[in-house]
Amino acid sequence: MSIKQVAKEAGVSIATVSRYLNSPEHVREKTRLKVQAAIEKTGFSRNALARNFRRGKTSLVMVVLPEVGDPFFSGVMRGIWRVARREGYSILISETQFNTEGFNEYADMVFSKQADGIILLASISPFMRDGGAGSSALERRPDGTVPPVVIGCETVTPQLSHFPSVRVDNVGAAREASRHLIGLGHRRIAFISGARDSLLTSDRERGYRGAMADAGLAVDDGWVLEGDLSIDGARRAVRELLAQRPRPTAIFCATDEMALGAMHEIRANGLAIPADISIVGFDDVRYAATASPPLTTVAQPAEEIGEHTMERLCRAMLGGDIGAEPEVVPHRLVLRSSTAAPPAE
Amino acid sequence: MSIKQVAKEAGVSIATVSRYLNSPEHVREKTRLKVQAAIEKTGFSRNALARNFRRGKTSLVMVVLPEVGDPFFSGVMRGIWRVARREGYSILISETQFNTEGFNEYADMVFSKQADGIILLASISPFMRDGGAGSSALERRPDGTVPPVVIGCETVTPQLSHFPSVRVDNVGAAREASRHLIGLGHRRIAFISGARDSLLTSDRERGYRGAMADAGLAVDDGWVLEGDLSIDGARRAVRELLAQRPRPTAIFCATDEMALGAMHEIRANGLAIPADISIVGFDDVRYAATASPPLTTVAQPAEEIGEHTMERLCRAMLGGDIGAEPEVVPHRLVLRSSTAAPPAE
DNA sequence: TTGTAAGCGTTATCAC
DNA sequence: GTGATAACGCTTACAA
Repeated sequence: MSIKQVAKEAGVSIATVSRYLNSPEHVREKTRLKVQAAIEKTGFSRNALARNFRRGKTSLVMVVLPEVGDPFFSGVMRGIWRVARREGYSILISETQFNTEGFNEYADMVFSKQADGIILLASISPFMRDGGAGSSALERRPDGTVPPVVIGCETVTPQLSHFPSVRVDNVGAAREASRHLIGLGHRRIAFISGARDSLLTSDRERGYRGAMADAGLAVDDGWVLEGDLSIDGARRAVRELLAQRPRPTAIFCATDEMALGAMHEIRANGLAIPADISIVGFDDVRYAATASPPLTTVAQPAEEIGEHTMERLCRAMLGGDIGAEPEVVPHRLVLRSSTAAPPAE
Repeated sequence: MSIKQVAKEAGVSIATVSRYLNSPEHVREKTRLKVQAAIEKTGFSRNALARNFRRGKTSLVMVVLPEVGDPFFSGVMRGIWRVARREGYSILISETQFNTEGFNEYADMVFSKQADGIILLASISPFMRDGGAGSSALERRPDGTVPPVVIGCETVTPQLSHFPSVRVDNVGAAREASRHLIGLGHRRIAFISGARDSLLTSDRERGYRGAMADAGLAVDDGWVLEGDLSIDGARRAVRELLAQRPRPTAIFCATDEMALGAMHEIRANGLAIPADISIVGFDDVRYAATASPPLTTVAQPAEEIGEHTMERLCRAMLGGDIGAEPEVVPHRLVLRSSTAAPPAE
């Protein structure tokens, strides 16, 4: 059922059918009805592939994120959607599943014309080849222009610094969160990071180390552990921390996901939060507030990040060079009940 | 940078470049090197739109879900991915954002050839027009065949009963969960559902009502409330429940998301779980286990649902009629610490 | 207002 | 092994 069959059915030319589809106001009422009837009769559905191919445009934006099911992205997507609807774009999402090829494949979709632009919400650092970017979509084009890509939330590597980005000041926010613990009287503060090569969490680690240094506190080797960005990874890290004597009195987790896992493991070991150990997270996902006790954490303005990211992408897709200024949006330390003064020694 | 320019650069025909791309073994070594060099020099990237258009196939599967950010879908997606990788498909995800047009737009992508098949993980009942399905992609084709669509997790409406589906026995599972509470001695058991038109939660409501009836317990009108599938919705519902005298001693929430919200609101009102009120959820998302107290809930075999859904879709995309048998996968009631006998009256 | 026809970048079918 | 060339379904001048 192509435009051709509709044309035959309606007794008009294919151009008329096409016009009916794209600018019905340029088709005479009588013809319009004929075409409409033919379309209904044939059950025609326009082949978007052919259409986009011919137009050289898809009106589709691809959002690349690590994996579905991460509550942090709920808000970011809401922001992206709001702008997308306004600007007439549809959103398609793809997961890297923390996997190299997956990412390259999707990133190339822009270059191969399947989408008009990309929003990168996933760290791609582990996926960069030695020589440069892992995907041609992420490299500067031969003519020196930059593909329509905007990076959201994530820290930008030097190799990607030609792309605009929107994110919070991860270093500063982590420093502030750590300072909060120090201000409560904690001296032995542990940090649970993501993987060693995660830029996002290594920025947060820098903030933590900075705050400790500012306060003249040494960071013990055993206090900085990898938590794999997962609940289970955080639980493993906590088990190691609890075995230490003296053990840390506070743990700063690089994400709420890990903070939730850490809290669970601490309780499973018969310790109380915050009486025995204080916990701070990062992201302020919706489960941070419902945790027991509610989690002190760093809130990111997720919806705002989504909006601004999409807005910049829209400008980039319009063709203009929009520069590569990283935009830093404000974070906020949310004090809840998972932090308190350390227990008396 | 099309195949044409590469051909010119390499001094070969476009057919040879195409062959190099699709079956390099049919190209002489010497030619191959020439083409390779030309591709690198020109920075060529194959236009997937044109390719898919010509081949009439995309090797893409669209997964439609309510929103990324729902932890339940982590497992389902893992299962889908495992099969997709094996069978050579890529996955694209789209959110309905609980919105009509969004859904139709995406469902039509299959009909408009942008994807080879669809996995529906989102309820579409609110989106059906009076006369039938909201999207042509969901209707039987004129020739009587059925588009490659498989429904996962969700309850299937009569209008969609020509599609295969994979899900747990929501009614039976809810009945079992309710029976657990009744077995503990609870008599005043409340139920927090999703929206009234959510099939998924109305199935679970039926299970709850069935169990109550089986036990000879009446269900008070005020005990069944809508929770909007959200934390906040559940909190509102709980506030209503807590105002009742006598108040319910147990709450069965149609999803873990709402159970988490309910627990939070109960604690915020100074009540203890399960000492004052028992809570049961549904889904067994990862946060159910980390909640405090850990949440008693119905576990769905999410990864298995994903695998089976994708497997059936693969068969459907191969063209064979695979029937529309709903496949029911086993659920499991996971007893944790959010349930106990009711307080003495 | 409508029709004719060129062409988008590929793949596929032929000859050679 | 390689090269012409005809599709694929659509949009879009341009002509009528």
